[in-house]
Amino acid sequence: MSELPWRPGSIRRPKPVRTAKIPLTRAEIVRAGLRIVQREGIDAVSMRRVAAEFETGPSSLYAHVTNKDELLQLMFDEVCGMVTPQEPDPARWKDQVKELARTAHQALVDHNDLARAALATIPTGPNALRISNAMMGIMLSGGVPAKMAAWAMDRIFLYITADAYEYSIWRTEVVDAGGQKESYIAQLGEDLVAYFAQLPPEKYPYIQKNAEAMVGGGIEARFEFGLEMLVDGLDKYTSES
Amino acid sequence: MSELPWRPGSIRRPKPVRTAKIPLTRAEIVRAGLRIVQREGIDAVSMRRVAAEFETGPSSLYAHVTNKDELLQLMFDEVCGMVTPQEPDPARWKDQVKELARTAHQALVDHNDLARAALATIPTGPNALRISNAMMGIMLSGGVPAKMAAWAMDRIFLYITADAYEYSIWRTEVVDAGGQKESYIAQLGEDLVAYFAQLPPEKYPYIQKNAEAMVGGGIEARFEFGLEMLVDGLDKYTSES
DNA sequence: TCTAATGGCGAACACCGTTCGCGTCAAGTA
DNA sequence: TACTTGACGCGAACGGTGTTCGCCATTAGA
Repeated sequence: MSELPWRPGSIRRPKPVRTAKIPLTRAEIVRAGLRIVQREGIDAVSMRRVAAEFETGPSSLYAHVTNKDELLQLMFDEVCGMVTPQEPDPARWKDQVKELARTAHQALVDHNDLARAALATIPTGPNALRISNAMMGIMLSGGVPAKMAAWAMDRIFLYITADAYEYSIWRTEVVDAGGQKESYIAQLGEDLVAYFAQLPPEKYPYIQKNAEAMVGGGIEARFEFGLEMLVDGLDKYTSES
Repeated sequence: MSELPWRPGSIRRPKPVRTAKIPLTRAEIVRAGLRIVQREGIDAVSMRRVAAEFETGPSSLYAHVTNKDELLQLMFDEVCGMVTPQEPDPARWKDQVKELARTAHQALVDHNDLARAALATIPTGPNALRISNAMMGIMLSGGVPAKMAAWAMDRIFLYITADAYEYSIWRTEVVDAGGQKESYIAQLGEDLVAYFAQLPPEKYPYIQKNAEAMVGGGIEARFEFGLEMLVDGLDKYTSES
């Protein structure tokens, strides 16, 4: 039997033996990782960097976590735990789908580029399952057949994760440029418009002519637009209508 | 002015001076990178590994490519060049959108997990632009307003890239397990169904009860399902109807 | 108080991207 | 043809990475 990714226990269950310092438990390590990803991005989350948070070396972490990949999965699930789904209300099912999607998206965006770790995973952690279960419940209550609901949920969460990651890339570039968020984004947008507008019209007529449309609109508005495309496309599968 | 990502020329344009061996040009380096990503995945594409393909050290590459990131972008654009869009046919615009999406998706999937590099980029290479331009033309011909078309294109390509990446993860696990594609995927699917079915029903009722629906369906079918959701959701913006 | 084993972690290994500067080789000039 | 000059290939090194191994201190039990 192939190994399932979720293995809740730790390898060794060490008694809290450390005298001073921070205790160095699995939960504490995950929290440290989340602090780092928030402040410095996922590339900064190295075993050494996390261990440094406890003033120790990287090998100390391996008593609580099998490898870096597991640490990232645990971090992702911890973030999933920050999302609190609502009770299904059949009358508002489409709004509830969007609402849950927005909340999950926001939780990811709040943690910088952690979404990249989520993309590389089939989420099977308890908190991720709680969200999946809630989304499933909302769709089922809205009359979407089980198979369609399962697939749609999969696609929507893929979309959420991908957008959150793309979002973080924009933000990273802004941070690299040293803050001044609004003005820098505006500048980058203007540059892109100029770039598209300067393209040879005989080669790229549609892009060249619609340069502003290509770039325009905030990142949040684009997320919302795609979410609406997905949810609207789901409508035709409901049994009621 | 902030720097635009696409800079078609090389830093130095060395004359083909190498005597024997492979010439070591920008194009040849990109091709070598694509060979490696296809066979060994994007994590194997290191400067050292690419340089080894020319029996030299990594520093030799930096005369033709500013850094690894640029190499990955060039590789992505090269793959985009393998996609040949059709002429817009207003009567079939929705089918054409899907067709172009499928072709681009296939090109990405054919190159293992290269999609990950595409996710980290705002695509501005000439071949990527050719695809964007074609997609834009198809949607405009179908009566989608420019702004909506631009956004929808953005969302659809985000979806394509994310799915291609997720696809590659499945395949990587299969390869790691040493081939036997069908049987291994089936095994992994069964394990997942078993995992979902074994969950406590009072905590995860909807998932537990619909374990088979969660896992069922091929990867290609899921891609198609999401694509249809997106394109169907686009319908309401067309002026004709 | 002595023994045994358990868990923390320093050091090392094999990789990574990137930079620096040396030495070679080809082209240009006399 | 011989010499000078300059550019380019690339070896070596720097500071990072994930992970493993085995020593040592500390603690629990006798």
